[in-house]
Amino acid sequence: MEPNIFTTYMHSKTVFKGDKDILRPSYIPEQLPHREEYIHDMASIMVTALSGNRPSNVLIFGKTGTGKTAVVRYLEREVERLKKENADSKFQNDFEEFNVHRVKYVYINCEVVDTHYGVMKNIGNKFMSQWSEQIPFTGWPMEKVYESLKERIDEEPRVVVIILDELDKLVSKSGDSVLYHLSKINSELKQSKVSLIGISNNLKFTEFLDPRVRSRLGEEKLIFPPYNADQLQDILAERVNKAFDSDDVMNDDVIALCAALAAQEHGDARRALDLLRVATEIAEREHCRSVNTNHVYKAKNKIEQDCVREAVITLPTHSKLVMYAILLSRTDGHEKLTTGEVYAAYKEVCLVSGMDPLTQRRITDIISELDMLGLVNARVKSFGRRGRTKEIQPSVPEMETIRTIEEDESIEPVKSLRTFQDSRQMKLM
DNA sequence: TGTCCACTGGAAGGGAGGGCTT
DNA sequence: AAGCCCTCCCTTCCAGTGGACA
Repeated sequence: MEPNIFTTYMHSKTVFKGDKDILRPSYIPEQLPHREEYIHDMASIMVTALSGNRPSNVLIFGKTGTGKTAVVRYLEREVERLKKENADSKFQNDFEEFNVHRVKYVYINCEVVDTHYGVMKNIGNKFMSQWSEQIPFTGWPMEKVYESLKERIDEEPRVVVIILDELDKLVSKSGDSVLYHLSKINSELKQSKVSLIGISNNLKFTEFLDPRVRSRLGEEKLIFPPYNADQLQDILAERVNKAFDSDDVMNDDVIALCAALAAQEHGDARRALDLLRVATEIAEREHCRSVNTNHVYKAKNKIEQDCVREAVITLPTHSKLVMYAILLSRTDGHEKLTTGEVYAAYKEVCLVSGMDPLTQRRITDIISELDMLGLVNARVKSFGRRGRTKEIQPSVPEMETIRTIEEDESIEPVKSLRTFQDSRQMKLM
């Protein structure tokens, strides 16, 4: 019988002990190295909840991959564990007077849910009972969503800890009305209490808040510093120990290299873990018995390429066309482009692809969005009498990105533009 | 020193699309 | 069915601006 295509791969020796997820940033380990102090700080604030009182609201600041979310979720897990121990045994805990089961954590990632309505709806739907109906994803007036949310929370006495991760994203997009409502909700609840934990990458986002909201929200503040290379090394070493059977799977310098590379990028533990995980996958695919530094460099390239590709593929059509226009103009010999030049090129691309061009005002916004995504570099520059505009330069591999954009079937005809341009260049040579 | 260019970027508002309410 | 809500994407309008140049 013909062997199945997967058989070879299934029996190939894997260097993993089994649980690949250990190397994922979302995995919360038993210990969080170099974050013990913050765990204790947070625990001392949150312990109030276990006796039925409202913990202070907390704002946590720190760059990506500094362990903010991990610490908060670690505490959430500890509460769940306490609940379980409480339920399993006749174990008498220290918080008898208030039922631990009445503490509820609600986690919302504001990068995913970034509207006033969406946040309220998501929180509300975490409190489903046999009487309540789902809050629909659109349709209800805001006031009704808020009333329903209060009713649900207040259905029985509880302490609700609402975690708003990436809070700066929500505020920059939808303003502070969510925070305004949530931070004053306690005065309208009869038997429950709500405490807020805001997590943000950006220290300055509170400047945009209403002063009342700012003071209510920032009762406690924690700032997480970036990890240094040594600390990152400890974090990686711990995970590696858990993930692998033997010590010789990983050359010594691999962990050090991952840590060093991630430390260069503001001490991002997430980055360090990704490097390690992807390097391991590459080593596995190459049927190597151990991971070496070469694999790490390959992983670094792969992660960067995948990021760009992912960002480009998920762009809306007109953003793709703008990006395409910028890249084509570049291959045409233009080093840096102005907004006017990009717009002219974009209109040409639209013409070929049979789409109606958007206005220049909209395109300036799209250029800013591309800049935010790191796909282009755009900075405002004045040319004196010749006006003031943005200077735009792509910051991604050009030919690869062009090909990625051309994969989009809906803008198929733009390919002919490049063919036309290529042939024009050939003639010039 | 004032002018002027080529925009920038804020504000307001339209309308489509999703859905609920009466 | 008509009227409403909320979000998203977009247009229109326009005051503001940095710096070369007359």
